Amino acid sequence: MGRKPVRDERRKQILDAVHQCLLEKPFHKTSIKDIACKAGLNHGALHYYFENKEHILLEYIDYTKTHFDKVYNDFLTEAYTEPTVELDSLKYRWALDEVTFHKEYQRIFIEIWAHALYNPNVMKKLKEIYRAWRKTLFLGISNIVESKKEARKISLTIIAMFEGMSLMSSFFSPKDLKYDFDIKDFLKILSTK
Amino acid sequence: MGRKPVRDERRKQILDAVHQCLLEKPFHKTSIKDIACKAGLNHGALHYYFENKEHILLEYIDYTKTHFDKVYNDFLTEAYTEPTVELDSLKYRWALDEVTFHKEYQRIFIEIWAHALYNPNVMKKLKEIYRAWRKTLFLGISNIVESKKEARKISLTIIAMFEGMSLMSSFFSPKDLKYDFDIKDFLKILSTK
Amino acid sequence: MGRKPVRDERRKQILDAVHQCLLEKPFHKTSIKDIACKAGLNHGALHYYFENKEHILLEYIDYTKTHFDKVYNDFLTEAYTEPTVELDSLKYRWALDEVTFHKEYQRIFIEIWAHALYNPNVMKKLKEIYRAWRKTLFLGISNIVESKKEARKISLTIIAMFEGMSLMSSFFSPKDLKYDFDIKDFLKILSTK
Amino acid sequence: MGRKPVRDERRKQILDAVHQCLLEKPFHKTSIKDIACKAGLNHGALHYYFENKEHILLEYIDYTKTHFDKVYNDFLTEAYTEPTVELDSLKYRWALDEVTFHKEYQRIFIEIWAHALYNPNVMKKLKEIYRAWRKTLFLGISNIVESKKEARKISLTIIAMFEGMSLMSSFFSPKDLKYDFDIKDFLKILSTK
DNA sequence: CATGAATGAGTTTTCATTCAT
DNA sequence: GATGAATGAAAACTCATTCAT
Repeated sequence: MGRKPVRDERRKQILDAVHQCLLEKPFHKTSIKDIACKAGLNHGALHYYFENKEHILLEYIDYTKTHFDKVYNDFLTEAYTEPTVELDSLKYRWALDEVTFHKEYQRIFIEIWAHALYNPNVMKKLKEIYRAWRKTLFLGISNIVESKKEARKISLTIIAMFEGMSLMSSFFSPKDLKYDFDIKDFLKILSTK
Repeated sequence: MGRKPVRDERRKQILDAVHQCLLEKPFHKTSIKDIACKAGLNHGALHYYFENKEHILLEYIDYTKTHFDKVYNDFLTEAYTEPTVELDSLKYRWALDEVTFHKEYQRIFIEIWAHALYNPNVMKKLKEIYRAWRKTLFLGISNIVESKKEARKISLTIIAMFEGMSLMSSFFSPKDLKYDFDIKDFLKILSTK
Repeated sequence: MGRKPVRDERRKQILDAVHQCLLEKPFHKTSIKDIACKAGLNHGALHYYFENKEHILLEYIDYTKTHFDKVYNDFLTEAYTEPTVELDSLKYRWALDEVTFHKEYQRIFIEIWAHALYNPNVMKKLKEIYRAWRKTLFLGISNIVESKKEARKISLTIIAMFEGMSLMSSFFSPKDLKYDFDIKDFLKILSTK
Repeated sequence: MGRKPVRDERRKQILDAVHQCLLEKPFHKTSIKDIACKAGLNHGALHYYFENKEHILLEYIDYTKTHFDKVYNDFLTEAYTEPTVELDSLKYRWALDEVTFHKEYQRIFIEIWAHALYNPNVMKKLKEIYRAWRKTLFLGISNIVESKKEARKISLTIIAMFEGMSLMSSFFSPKDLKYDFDIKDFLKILSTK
């Protein structure tokens, strides 16, 4: 019965505003006032809810991760209840469609990568995210491939592949990519080896 | 023996300084004075040789492209004159060793990618670079794979793969990468398909 | 048993908190929230109990003055009932031990002096305090020295001496001060004149 | 030939402006823009000539010390060439008139003391200044008093006395002080002990 | 050409104060 | 009375850029 929800609500508002801003400008060109403006808040409020600008970015990363974790889990639940679908290729296609090739997030992810290279705190968060993703992949692949070493290798390869394609999708037109690439084939190659 | 060479020499000095700076800080945290200092020049001079800060970055990208074009051509010349070497795997290994996995350039490339996403001028330059790389790969792959469509597909796939691994090499330890990944195997799979 | 006592209690709480804060930071670096936090109150409440930040300081000065008046009176009462003690030197020693050389208050007094120089309200309060102290000394010294003029002179001299030594005790180590200075001797000189 | 003088000139200008500002407001209420305005400079220039606000204060302290060292030396030179003057008492009177009782500097000194209590860098500078002053006094007093221990004691006592009187002169009217206090008498007492 | 002085817009951050609940 | 959300003014500091010498 307190006023707690307000705080959480505001923080979400701000993090959403960060997202909107990142679609327009890199983080370093986004001022606190820009974010506040997009969030419909006074700029002072941002410092009331977050320690400083870096923390806003850090929490935005968490927020985004949480978002995708949720989307991914929803997807898995759905997938398992539709047994006619070929699960494995589906999973990866999901990643491709929902995350990796999601133009909106691509530029944001690259932006975050760039920050990670010079900012240890961001780097730490990213490492955690990739480790988690790789672990999930590893578990799935272990069902298909016997050798653990091989499974580890493939898990990292797939991530690299996805991220690479994601990157390329920023530089080449979607048409170009669709024409050139089918993740299903690629996975078949890797798993039949 | 006019005065032009002096100008070119100064510009090269400045571009080299940019490179040194980018190893330490992202471009937006690098000041004109930082660059001038590393170049052993007065900061006022930078505006004499370059229109503004953005143009310095733009020209740095060209400069880097030219650098790699030269290194790559040198490599090819050498490779073709040593016919005992397995050309195709060699080429890709070169990319891996010299550029993609070259820690020094990784962070710089990511930095440039990030700029490209918000800056059309940078984007344009990057697209040119990737198109050129892809074309080179396509020509090489055409010798091994018959279908042009397939060759195009593989050329983009390989670039994505390289760039993805390059990215991952920032987040996972080299040991981890060595353990999990051998580019030679991967290429064999793709080419034997 | 009305509601006034609650108000007084809260104000005392706040003033105590100010004291704690001043031991750590100068007043201008102490925020309303710092004080509220140390007082265990909400920062909004401070504006309920005090008009603004300056008034808090002003009342803190009164509060401190009252505190010392009480301590001093207690001391005097005790002293007069123990006639074996040498009153005069004792009195001064008290000042020395309890107030002037009391590290805790030294920095606070200097802080207050500094405020007084630019703030007429604080200045007024300080003047009152020094006048009162001087008057007390004058009365004591009048018992030893005949000339009123001389007694006035000495009273001011002693205060200056105390305050000066207090100040010096911030800059020189206690050991250095002990070695160099014995207030008893000094007082003897003044009084035997 | 060079333009060096400009830099020194500007720095002096700024330090003078600090002095003017300190006569009006405490340092923490004096903004960079206030100083710049008084110096007739752009506020950006202050950051061009000084690292930050604290450094400005630190250098102002040095500047003031240098100023007084010069005044004192001039005074001594003059004093030694007028042998009819009683040197020792004169020296101390100088301190009294020129520095200690110099209203303009009093408030500034107290301001600096206050800073010293919370700022180690300022504290360090002040300690140096007092040590130097004490040393000078000690050398002078050694000519009058035999015991080194005694001379040390007196040197510190005199400084404390001066500083205390300086402080009191902020709270009591000059008339009040003149009436009550004659430094010459006081010194006679100390030295004849 | 080279230098470094000067400018001023822009950024993050702090915080006293107000106010609705 | 108490709470904490909200405001907005003001501060220090950075820096690309311009310009006189």
